[in-house]
Amino acid sequence: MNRTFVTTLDDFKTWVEPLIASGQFTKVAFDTESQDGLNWDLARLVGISFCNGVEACYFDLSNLDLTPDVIDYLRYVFGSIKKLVAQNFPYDLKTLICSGIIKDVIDTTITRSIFDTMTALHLVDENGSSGLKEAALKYKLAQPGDIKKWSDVKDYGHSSQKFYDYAITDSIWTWQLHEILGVRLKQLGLLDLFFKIEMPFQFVLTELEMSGLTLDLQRLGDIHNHLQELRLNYEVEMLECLGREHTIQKTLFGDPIYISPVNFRSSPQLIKVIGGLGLDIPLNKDGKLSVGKKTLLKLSGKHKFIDTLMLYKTATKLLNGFVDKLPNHCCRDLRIHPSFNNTGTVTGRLSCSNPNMQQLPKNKKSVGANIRECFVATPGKKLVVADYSGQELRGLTEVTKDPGLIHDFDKGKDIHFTTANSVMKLGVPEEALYDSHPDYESYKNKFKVERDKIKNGVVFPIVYGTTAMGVSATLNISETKAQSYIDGFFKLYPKVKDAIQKTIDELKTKHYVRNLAGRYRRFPDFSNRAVRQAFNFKIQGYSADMIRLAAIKVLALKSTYPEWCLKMNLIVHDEIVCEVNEQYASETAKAIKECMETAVKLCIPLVADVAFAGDYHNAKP
DNA sequence: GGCTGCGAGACTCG
DNA sequence: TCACGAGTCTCGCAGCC
Repeated sequence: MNRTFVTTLDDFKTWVEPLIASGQFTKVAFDTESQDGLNWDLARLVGISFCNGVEACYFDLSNLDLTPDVIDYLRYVFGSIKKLVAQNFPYDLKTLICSGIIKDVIDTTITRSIFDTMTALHLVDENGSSGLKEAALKYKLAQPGDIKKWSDVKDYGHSSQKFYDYAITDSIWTWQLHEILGVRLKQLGLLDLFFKIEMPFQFVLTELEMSGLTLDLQRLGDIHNHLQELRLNYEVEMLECLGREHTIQKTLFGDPIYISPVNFRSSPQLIKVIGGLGLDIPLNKDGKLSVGKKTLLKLSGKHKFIDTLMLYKTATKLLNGFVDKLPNHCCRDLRIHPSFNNTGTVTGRLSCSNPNMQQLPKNKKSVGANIRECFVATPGKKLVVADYSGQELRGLTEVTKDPGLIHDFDKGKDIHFTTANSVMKLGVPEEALYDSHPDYESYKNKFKVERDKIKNGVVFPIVYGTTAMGVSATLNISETKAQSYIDGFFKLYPKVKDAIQKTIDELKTKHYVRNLAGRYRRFPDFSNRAVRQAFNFKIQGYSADMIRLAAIKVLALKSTYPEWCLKMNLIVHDEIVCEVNEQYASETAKAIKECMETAVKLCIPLVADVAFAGDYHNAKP
């Protein structure tokens, strides 16, 4: 491989022009180098490396003003490339957009024909690393001694030969990996999943990270004050229960600081304190004393201390985990830009971090705090939230093709209610189990408790491959009774049991299973746990690919309706959050619903619920 | 004595 | 309650200077 290093636009032109002219620059691996700022959009582009399999070049931009001339030329270069190869393409795309070389995620001067090696690595081995350096070793592109870490070269600066070598190597490895992985994907029958779902979805990932979501610091501040006062009150109450009190210190400015003699965040200390109240702490499944939610629920009502502790824990979690942490993630545009990781889970779901917007607390009525209300649309805009109705149950139906499930979804029969009615012998007339029947709502209200128990305690856990033991623990009933509930479900929907058995057979003979999108999950060893994971993967993993297809369609709305000024903010497993000009909110909601419901064709209807409002909580359907 | 890294436990979500 | 899939926080211990 010929390696060239250039520091001026003219030298870069000298290198790249003949390649473009001769057609040898149509398929190119590239990698951008940027210097991270505190804020996501302050990252400065310091260089780009290119590799077409024969030639490699690193263009050092760290000492160059990114004048319109330079930007325009680089835009022309990227516009000339017919196939872009990259390791973690969404990140490079973001860098190019932030530096002005590419306009936005729907910029049509840039090819949509891309190959992301990180995603390819994950598809061919979801249990292994999808990192470039690990892959270079695994596929024997490099020896352990060849691997340089960023920390090895950063002291030499962006214009050192050591840094050049480091940077150019990344694009060379990326090129070599894409050649190897292209063959592997074909051998494994993964080309459709890769090119029809994963690659178009790369643009969605960039859109998500660039859009972010506005955080209302004022509202969050109010919640902070409220929860802090509440937490102090709870602490005082708990200490009263124990016959103890705070020591009070004063700050330089005379404000009191309350110091508790007990750290209520410490499990060992709580075990001592609760034991001292004469309450028996049950052992957990590992045979250890535990003061988690399960224990506290069992002890609740037996002592005022326990009830206050539960509220204290909720308030503390919200304060320490969210209210006081979220502002640290706020960028100068007052928005939070989380990272979405396409290769972060073994099932194909997305993971999210810094912060994890997928674990944002729902409305906590017990302590009167609603953090989701702090995520707001900017003035003149609305948040549109759409989520799949019963996505996993519909996935279960598609996977099992159970005639009962198909019939019930087709005819609008309530599956949870049907199951509850059957196993608990509620005596609801058969026709009233259909949502179109005039008596449906009144029966549903009458047996709300029973229906919820079966929904959360039996039907849902079956998707996780639960056992009678699990159901009995959840619903606090005997194992015999629990088994009868499970049997009752299988009697109504017998193909579900067949599908689980089929999964067991697949696992034993092939050591892997695939979902309906072709995605693999491999299991080196057979176990009951592996059976649960494999069966759940078929449903959860398919849901993940379904939301990908839906999001690709939603992204296309950006170019179809530019006047909407649509931004896609979040994907939370079965939910898509967008921000849009107020006057188009209703129209957008309809369009997004349509995108989601037509993302895949199932044997039953696919339904999405949608709503819009000024904040995330109130826009929940 | 104080700092850092790490695992365990707890809690958040779908 | 916690079976399936995640990320983050705090505590408390071990190891180091």
